[in-house]
Amino acid sequence: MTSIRDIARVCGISVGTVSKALNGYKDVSKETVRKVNQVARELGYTPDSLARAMRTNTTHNLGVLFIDKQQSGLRHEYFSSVLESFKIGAERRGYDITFITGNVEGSPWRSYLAHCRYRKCDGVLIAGVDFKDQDVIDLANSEIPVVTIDYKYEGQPAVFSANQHDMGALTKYILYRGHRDIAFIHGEDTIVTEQRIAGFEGACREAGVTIPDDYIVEGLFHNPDRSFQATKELLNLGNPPTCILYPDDYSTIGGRNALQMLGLSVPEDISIAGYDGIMMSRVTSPTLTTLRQDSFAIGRKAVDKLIDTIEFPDEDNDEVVTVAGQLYRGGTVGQYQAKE
Amino acid sequence: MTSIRDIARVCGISVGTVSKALNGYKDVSKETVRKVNQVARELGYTPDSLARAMRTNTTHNLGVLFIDKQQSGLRHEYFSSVLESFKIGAERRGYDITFITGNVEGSPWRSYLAHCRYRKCDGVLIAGVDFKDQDVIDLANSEIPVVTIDYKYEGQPAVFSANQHDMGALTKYILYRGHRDIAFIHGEDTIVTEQRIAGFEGACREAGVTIPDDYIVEGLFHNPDRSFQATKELLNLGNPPTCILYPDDYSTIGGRNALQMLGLSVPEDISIAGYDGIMMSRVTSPTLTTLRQDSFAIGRKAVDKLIDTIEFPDEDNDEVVTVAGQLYRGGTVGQYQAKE
DNA sequence: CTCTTTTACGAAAACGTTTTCGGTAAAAGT
DNA sequence: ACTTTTACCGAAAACGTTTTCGTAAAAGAG
Repeated sequence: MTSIRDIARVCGISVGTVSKALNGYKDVSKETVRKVNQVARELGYTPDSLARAMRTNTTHNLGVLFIDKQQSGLRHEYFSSVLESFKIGAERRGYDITFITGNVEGSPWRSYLAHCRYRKCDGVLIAGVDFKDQDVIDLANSEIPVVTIDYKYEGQPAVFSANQHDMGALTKYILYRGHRDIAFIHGEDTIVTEQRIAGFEGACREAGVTIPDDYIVEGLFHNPDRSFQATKELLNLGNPPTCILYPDDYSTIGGRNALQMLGLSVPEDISIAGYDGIMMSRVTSPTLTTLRQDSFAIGRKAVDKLIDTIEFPDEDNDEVVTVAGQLYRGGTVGQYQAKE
Repeated sequence: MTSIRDIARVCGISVGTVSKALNGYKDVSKETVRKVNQVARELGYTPDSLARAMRTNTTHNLGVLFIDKQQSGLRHEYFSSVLESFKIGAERRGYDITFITGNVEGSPWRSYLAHCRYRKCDGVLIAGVDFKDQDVIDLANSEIPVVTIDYKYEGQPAVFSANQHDMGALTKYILYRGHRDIAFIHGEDTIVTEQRIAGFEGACREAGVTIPDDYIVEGLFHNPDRSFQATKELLNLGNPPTCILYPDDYSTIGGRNALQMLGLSVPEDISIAGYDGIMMSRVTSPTLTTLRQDSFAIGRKAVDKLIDTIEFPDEDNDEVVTVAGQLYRGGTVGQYQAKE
């Protein structure tokens, strides 16, 4: 590979001057800059990020920690979508991204933080993980700038989807359609779940509707099997709900299967709604009533916040940005009519 | 950050010995190895991949070039799925991955190859791109080991989905269901398309069925809009087909919308089939008849082949691996019955 | 006891950059 | 004719490793 040294030799000048010429320093003549650039092009020179990073102590490399509990990885459409816009934003600002993994057999690191340090990430996106995991906390408390999605660490910036507000909007819509017996199969015990339950209960309270305890059942994110089971349980109650909310669109699949198995049709016999607004929700028949998260904006805000924190560490970066989603009415929540 | 030097100072030995101790060299006493490891742990030492890479000239970093023409990026479920298994395989063998991009405004590189060189990737996965693009060809012809998916460069290893065979199987199933007037909306002019057309035509020929020219129409991969339009055109023919094949499951959405608009129901009035076997195809009603590509195996074979090429360059690595998919019968191809 | 082999370690170069600190010559000011 | 400024460039250190080569001491062989 051709290095800065080769250019120096051909031009008959020192490596220091070549470096300065390539990086636009002021103390180098117009003429040498021209010459250096020409020779660099002729020799097919590409800089070496490693050497540069070693010297400057910045890699222009962002870590991405992204391990949902269901291990769906990139197959998780909502996260993939967030990641895609994060990636595009990063590229535009000259950063590459690296996936952070923990203790993999045979790797030179033993934790997320060690992996980040090994690769010398300038900053890390943390999303979709167990935020209470000590390894994750260690990373968040380290010297490495961090941005989280849907969780807030003290002193670190965060991006939130407007879970409470949006869930409130979705619930209000369902109430507006006349439903009063609304069940909510929610996800694991996380901030997101707390916020969504708060939004759900807030909207019900506001409408003067009381929800029995056994209508609020714990399911799992991104897990159709669990939704299948939880749906069956709900329908075995003395007074089954007329509408069921699921942790996300993907889990809804399981719920739908359960309903079909029981011979119930949507939305005639029972109504359902998801959350996320993934592609799939738009192509079922009828289309799924859901709340579309603005995954594009979330990824974009996250990467901008992260890079700002990296490049301008002096400014106030302990901030939380909230991104609102959009209600999609779909066709799975019917107008409620009292049974005869 | 604590470096090898710190360990050396604490132990009272030289950095070279520390390095050797940590890397399991034989010419260092049991006792010093123990001491070094202990001190390393106490000081929270993590190696610096940059310095290591600089010296050894290997980064343990794989590039991923992955730009479908429709710019779906990670939102492309089939590719995401391949990538996920590629990534997992890479991690298990101690490699990280970096997305390769071309000419982004403000980046220090101007081409895919330059980006790979800048980041000193040990090898690159090339998939889903325009393989005739000069920038891609330059990369494939470079000093960097490469593996391609669904395309073969001379002298480089490749992984193929069994497109011709699998498309043959899908077509045979449709013929078996009694259809004779089968149209094929195929994707862009690529090897994949060639192979699939070959598989399609081969099966028809074998069954003694002749397909009129205007039944084979050029569509676009991963583009429902184009499928929407092409479907309408097919149904405007004098003798419209009784079954339509699409470039992939995702494009099928457009076709379905067109059929619905025309008041045709699937599979009663007309049959359709997709390709890929993405999640979505399993949740529509009826489920989509399609050919499930084994994305997991494809990603896995690709990464293994690539790393083998990197680590054992002497062996024969100009090889092509073929991965078969699986026919999923679904419910969108009905038994054909002659119209009255 | 002498010679050879083995064991364990250190010194130092190298990887490709960036950046500081001078330094020299020409240009400008007095 | 002197000093001061300006413009341009080079030498060298530094970043954290790996790895070669040399060597001193210990161990083994005769």
